Amino acid sequence: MARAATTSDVFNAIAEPRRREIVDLLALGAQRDVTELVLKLGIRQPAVSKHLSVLRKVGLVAAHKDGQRRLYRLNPRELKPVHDWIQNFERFWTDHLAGIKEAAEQTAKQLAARDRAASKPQPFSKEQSHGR
Amino acid sequence: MARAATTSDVFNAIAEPRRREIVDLLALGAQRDVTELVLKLGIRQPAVSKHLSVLRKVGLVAAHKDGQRRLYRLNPRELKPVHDWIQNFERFWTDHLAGIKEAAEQTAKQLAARDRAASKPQPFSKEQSHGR
DNA sequence: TTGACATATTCCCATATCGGAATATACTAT
DNA sequence: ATAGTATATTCCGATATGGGAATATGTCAA
Repeated sequence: MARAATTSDVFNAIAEPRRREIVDLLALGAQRDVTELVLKLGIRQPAVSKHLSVLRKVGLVAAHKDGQRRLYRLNPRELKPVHDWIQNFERFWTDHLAGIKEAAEQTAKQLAARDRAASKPQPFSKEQSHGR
Repeated sequence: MARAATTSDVFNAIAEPRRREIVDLLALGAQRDVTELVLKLGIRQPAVSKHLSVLRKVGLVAAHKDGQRRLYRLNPRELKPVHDWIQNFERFWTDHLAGIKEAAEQTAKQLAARDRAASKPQPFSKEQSHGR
């Protein structure tokens, strides 16, 4: 098995820094045509089109024709899985003082729930079983 | 230029689903040895060790010896860049009704500031310059 | 020492990348 | 039709992957 395709997943799609730049630019709200992005990114047009193709396949952007140019807009919904995943770790840098253990237990519940839902391999028989 | 290494970046490191699973498991708080992770993930030990190697190189996990096993713990700080980046899009799915334009303008400011800071290629000469 | 266990590393292969160059496609204007 | 512009696609090469198999390294126990 080789590395997963960049089009397999939002996580894979945004692993590329220039694709994140494109997403940032489109997050400004305005629709952009490819030439604008080429100027901004400083890489050549075919490369930009390829990145846009990846983002399209993953659903992160959508394009519609406007004459001979193609206007791209962001589809931010597709970023939500990333947000949801990373959100579970927010407590680690917000709760600087308190409740790291508390937070850990909370996450334990969340993950346990996830394990119950998804059909995963067997859960740990006992938490904290390994002293020392 | 080929694809960026998985060890080049946290974004690249977490593009792999099993690495995210490892991160999730370590987020429970307890330190885990490799065998535990092998059982949980359902892939073979060398594969797990390789994933841990990637996560180590990126700084997402750290290990210390305990007898013949190696105990891994999460280093959640390294996830903050991902959190910071994705946070800019939170408004897109929280503010369902109001201020999408407002939010867009706010982001425009943020990105403009970023452009000023980092030495990027030229910014757009005028926002919204292309009517229609 | 010998054997058993835990973990890391090396070698291999099929696969996918990213960018550049060249080319194809599509639309516009004259 | 012809030329020009905008975008996408194809081909290429260097590179990195992720998993399996085999092997190496390290540690414990008797």
